[in-house]
Amino acid sequence: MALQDIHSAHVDCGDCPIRHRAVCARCEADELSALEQIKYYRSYQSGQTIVWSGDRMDFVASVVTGIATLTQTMEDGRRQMVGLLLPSDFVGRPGRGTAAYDVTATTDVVMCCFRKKPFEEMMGKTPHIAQRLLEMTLDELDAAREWMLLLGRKTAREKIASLVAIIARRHASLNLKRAGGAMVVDLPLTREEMADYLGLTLETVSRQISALKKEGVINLEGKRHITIPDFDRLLEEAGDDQDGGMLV
Amino acid sequence: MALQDIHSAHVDCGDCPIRHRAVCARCEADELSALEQIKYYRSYQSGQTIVWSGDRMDFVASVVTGIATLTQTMEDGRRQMVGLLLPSDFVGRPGRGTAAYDVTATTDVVMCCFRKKPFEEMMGKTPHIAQRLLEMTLDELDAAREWMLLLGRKTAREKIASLVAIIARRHASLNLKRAGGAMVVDLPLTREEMADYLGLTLETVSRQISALKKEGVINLEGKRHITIPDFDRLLEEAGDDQDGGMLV
DNA sequence: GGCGATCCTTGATGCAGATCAAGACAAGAA
DNA sequence: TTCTTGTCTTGATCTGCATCAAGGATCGCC
Repeated sequence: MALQDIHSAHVDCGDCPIRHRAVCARCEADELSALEQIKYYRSYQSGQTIVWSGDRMDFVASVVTGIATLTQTMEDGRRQMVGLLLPSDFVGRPGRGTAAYDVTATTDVVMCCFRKKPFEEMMGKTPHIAQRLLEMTLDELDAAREWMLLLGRKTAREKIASLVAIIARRHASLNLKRAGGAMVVDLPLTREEMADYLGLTLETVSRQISALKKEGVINLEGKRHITIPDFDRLLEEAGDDQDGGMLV
Repeated sequence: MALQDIHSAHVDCGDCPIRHRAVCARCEADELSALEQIKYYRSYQSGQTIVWSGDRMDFVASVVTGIATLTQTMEDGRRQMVGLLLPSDFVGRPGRGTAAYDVTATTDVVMCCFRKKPFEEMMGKTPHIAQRLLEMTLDELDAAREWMLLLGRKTAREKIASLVAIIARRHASLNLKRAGGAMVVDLPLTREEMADYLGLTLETVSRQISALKKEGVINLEGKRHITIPDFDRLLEEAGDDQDGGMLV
């Protein structure tokens, strides 16, 4: 099973799929082997909660494989997703003891974890880690701000188009395959999760996806599999000028 | 005039009002004097644009006095404010050449600037700066994510109450005066700017402020001066559990 | 094959906030 | 004083999305 695979196959950081994108991306061989000694893997099943908001959190981690979400919940149950964690994304905050958000596995997830204390010590000794973490945090801040524009000012239709565009772009940048004109994506989220991300209801999400499909902006096969015949058309629908933006 | 005052009075970082909160907060005396040699002040008048989105930006800076805003604009003119910059907040991103947002002075503003190149070099040599910048960036990310919840899920009334609460809290933390029960704040933003921050129209902002006033949640004197008789009541209206959150 | 469970779609209706419109208020200029 | 300009308030109406409601599709399981 996948869990076993990861636990055995990835003991060597050199073979790690996120070696060149994660918080360790800038590390030299010696730094990497120091990290290697304090790391450990953990696996979570799809749907499982990785961290509860408010809980004590004594580790930080990188997503190795799978997708997780960061969500905030109000007392009356209203939910807003505030981050989508893809492979290489970092979870947790050095210098803070409790989690600020719920972290949930949307697919099966494998994380590369470090206990907080040793990691913080390493950060002090290893500027390459701190540098990379700063860079990643700044990227996330940009992504969050782009999302603020979406949440505050875009229509439901534009929100959906933006989400599809962002997922497609990320997909392309990770998998580096782009079949000429048409792009292909699988939505990693349910309609409800999309709604939580976009500040909509799941019904509105469903309706707008249907509308974009009917008008040929996207093609749907099943519920999750999307092909995008004309990416520029999609960006137009998203209300993004030229290039939009790259989420984290 | 204030401009003169600043230019002469604050040549010494030791006397700087943001010495212990800005990006230089952690610096030792020697590091500070190195920074001192490359810094320079710039002043902007209320309403003036400090940086245009997309423009080349060859400096980074800290807000010393005054208030500035970070906004994003869509081609059709829809605007969303994505950050409110108070004294000690940092502007610009090491490792990037162009500005991602419009930065606008909402009041008269004095900034402590560093040309990007020398600042980046200093950052490499001075971990205290990089550390502090990481910390500030993580705080901003938290604030941005809190704002995502507000934009995506809160009602107009809750949005207004949240904004007032956040400004009041910041005000209190900067000025350290809290007259027993009642808090006093001056809104640093016009109704339109508030609307841009909250993802509303200025009419809705006006109506909700009137409603909160009528119901005694806040008291208004003139258009900008607010007193808050019962802060917990305000937080309740904001939909925040216990403490809400601290915007950067 | 039938039966739940989960996820998704679609329709009917309602309402919060946008839009359109008119004027109030204050400060400065002529 | 009167006019102008910028800012804010308030009313009337409209509309995009939420809400309420009813099924459909797909899956695994007995």
